[in-house]
Amino acid sequence: MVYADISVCWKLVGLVGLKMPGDVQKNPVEKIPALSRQRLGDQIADVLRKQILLGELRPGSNIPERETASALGVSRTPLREALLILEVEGLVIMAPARSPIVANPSLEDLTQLLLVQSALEALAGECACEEITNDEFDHIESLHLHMLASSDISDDSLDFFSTDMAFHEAIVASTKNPPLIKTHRQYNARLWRARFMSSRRKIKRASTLRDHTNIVEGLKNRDKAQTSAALGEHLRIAITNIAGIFAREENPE
Amino acid sequence: MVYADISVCWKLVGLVGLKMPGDVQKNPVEKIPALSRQRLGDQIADVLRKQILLGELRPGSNIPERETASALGVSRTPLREALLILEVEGLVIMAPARSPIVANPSLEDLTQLLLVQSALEALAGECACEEITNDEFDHIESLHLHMLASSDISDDSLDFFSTDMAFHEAIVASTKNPPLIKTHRQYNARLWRARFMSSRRKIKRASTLRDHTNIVEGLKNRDKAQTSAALGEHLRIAITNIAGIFAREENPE
DNA sequence: TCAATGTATTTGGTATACCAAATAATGGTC
DNA sequence: GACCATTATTTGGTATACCAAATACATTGA
Repeated sequence: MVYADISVCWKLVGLVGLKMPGDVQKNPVEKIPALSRQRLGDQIADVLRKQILLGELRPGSNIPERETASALGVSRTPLREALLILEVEGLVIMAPARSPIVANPSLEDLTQLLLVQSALEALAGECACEEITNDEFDHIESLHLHMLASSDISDDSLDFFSTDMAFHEAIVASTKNPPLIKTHRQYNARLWRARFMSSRRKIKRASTLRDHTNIVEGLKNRDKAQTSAALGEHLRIAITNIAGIFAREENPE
Repeated sequence: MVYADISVCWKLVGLVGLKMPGDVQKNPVEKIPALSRQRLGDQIADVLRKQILLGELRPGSNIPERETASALGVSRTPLREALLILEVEGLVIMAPARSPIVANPSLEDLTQLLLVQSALEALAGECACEEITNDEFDHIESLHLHMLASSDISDDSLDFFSTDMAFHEAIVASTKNPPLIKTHRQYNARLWRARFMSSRRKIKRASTLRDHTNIVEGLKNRDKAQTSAALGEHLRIAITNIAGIFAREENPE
């Protein structure tokens, strides 16, 4: 079986507005039909990507085409489109005559991905200093302050983690460089699970926040060198943390 | 019409070993059947990618599904797979109810792509200093020497250009970082045409070779800082050259 | 003559049917 | 009882058929 609970799948389907079987079009009048219309395959890819990121589809698990397609209430064609997209993104591995499986990156894979991601974020920091607006900076700073405030009082590691990710994505978004944003998002997707597991070690929160403070300060002063270096270093340190997670899994205390 | 000459298409089909209609399997015995077997969609993507890179499919031109599929002797399904792959890679734009078109990046797009590519190559230079083998270095150096030798005597800008690209790809390959290699290759594909047009300005060859000399020297000494900086700068300069091409197109002398 | 509307054609999007390869299970033989 | 061969089933890969939306063209009315 693929899904522990099929209803979870349907919940997600509703989340992104995927048309359900027998669902009639509620709003025949669309403001921007040509733009809002999205391929079914893309929508399915969004659903599966979210399931992979949330861990509902575990690394290494199978995604058989027929079963998954019928579970989602679609045919195999758009599902295959979705799987193909996720394969190009590196989230799914497809082998001939084998069920597609959720990628299960090794520590070496994650190290290599993080290295590239650190270079992308270093570039983003440099570009952001030129392109960022005051509003964008304020938003990023508020995310940072939220993390500072919630790090002590709250036990909600999911909130801390998602704010952390939003912080980094907001910086990259402020560069207004679409290819950079897209590539960064793809690498983030592949690193998501590892970084989430890493973030649950509350011990590391202090150093995370210290790094973020440097980043925000660099951005505030539009200091390319500081921002870029801080962002690059921040992720290279993450490599060490993730290695720790792997070591702990092999030798659980 | 899409193709100026369909036979060109078939030539490429043969080039990558795409099965032609009525073609019987010559070697039923395969050593590594599971690995060598490739989806038809992937093979078509390779064909189309090559056509786009070589300029046989011009930027902005249509790729109607039925027409192209029948021209290639395949059905629409694998062709759509190929188009989807190329869309994720950024080489093709697909819009609902519109023929897919070959991406036609603006100067701004190319600038943004080159900025990311420069960061990727800077990282590659750093990693290469740690990972490169002597054989790999010798190969890279020989490519550089070939360019030095052929820059004066030969008028063959295609040879100069392809060696240039091979030089950069060899450096990235020496990092042994698969995600970096793949992402770099994808960015290269999107930049291919612009860089080719830029390379035809022979005026710039001297500075290209000077940059390459710095890169090779850095690699030889396994000097991360020099290699990384030289690679990063090299591409940032390419931005200027490409801007020149655009300016010349608007104001042809 | 021009404009507006309706129809026909072309487009991509989706579902289904078919095929070949690989695997797993089962039965027979040593 | 174990191992090998054969068959049945499941997998993904591909082709085709159908559908809906969008466009282009033609025809008709003002």
